[in-house]
Amino acid sequence: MSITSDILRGHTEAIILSSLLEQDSYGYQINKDIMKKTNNTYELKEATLYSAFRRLEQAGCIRTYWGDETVGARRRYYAITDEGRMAYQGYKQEWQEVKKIIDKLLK
Amino acid sequence: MSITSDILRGHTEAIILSSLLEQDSYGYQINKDIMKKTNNTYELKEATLYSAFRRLEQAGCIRTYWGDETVGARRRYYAITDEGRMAYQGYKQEWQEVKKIIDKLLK
DNA sequence: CATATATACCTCGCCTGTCAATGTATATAT
DNA sequence: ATATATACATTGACAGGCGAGGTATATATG
Repeated sequence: MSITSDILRGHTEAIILSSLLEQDSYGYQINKDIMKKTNNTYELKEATLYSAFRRLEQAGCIRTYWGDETVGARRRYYAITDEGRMAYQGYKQEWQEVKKIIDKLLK
Repeated sequence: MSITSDILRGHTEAIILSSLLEQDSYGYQINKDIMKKTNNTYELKEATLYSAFRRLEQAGCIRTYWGDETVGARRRYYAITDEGRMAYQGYKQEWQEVKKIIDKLLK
């Protein structure tokens, strides 16, 4: 079963931040990681991914730099900031709340 | 802490169906029930509620009838259909999946 | 009697996140 | 040559949530 967008909506940024918590990474790789972690049940669409990057950068949650690849396509790397770490903690806590609430409501 | 719209988005219909599973009810009451169940941490906005009713009716998940109140404001009652029960089971199962996925992704 | 509050319904139009479609460029496999 | 994988990015449509606004009935309060 695949998960509808509306259900995942709003988790995108938290998911990206979580990935960046482990290590700096770039768009393509982050998405691959997500797919792997979820056994291919969930993937961020590229447009969704990149618009989330813009928002996160705008909010100061991530900063970006170009990789120094000499071969292959260039990579734009993302790194989580202190602000991003804080935002992530908020997202995570919110998720715990949401779980409780929805579990209560869907009986 | 209040829950952002984006997080709850997509759960609205499931929440309403769940409420109707217990008994026929009407908009105002359904919302009150939800608030009570969540200790006032979550309420559906009216516009959200009514647009969800329209979708659910359109999809054949609920049917509606007017109450026979002789005093006070009229009430439009909603009842869940067999189709609605099936849809609810789907939503519920999806929620179990989503919980697992997000838990995996937010480490 | 005037006013506020609670109950109960509803619509319009904006906002925002998702995503299909499309485009660019590099490298490798067949 | 052609296809596929890697890697980036933008545009415009779509859909759900919701603020703001509206209608009507009943009761409480000063």
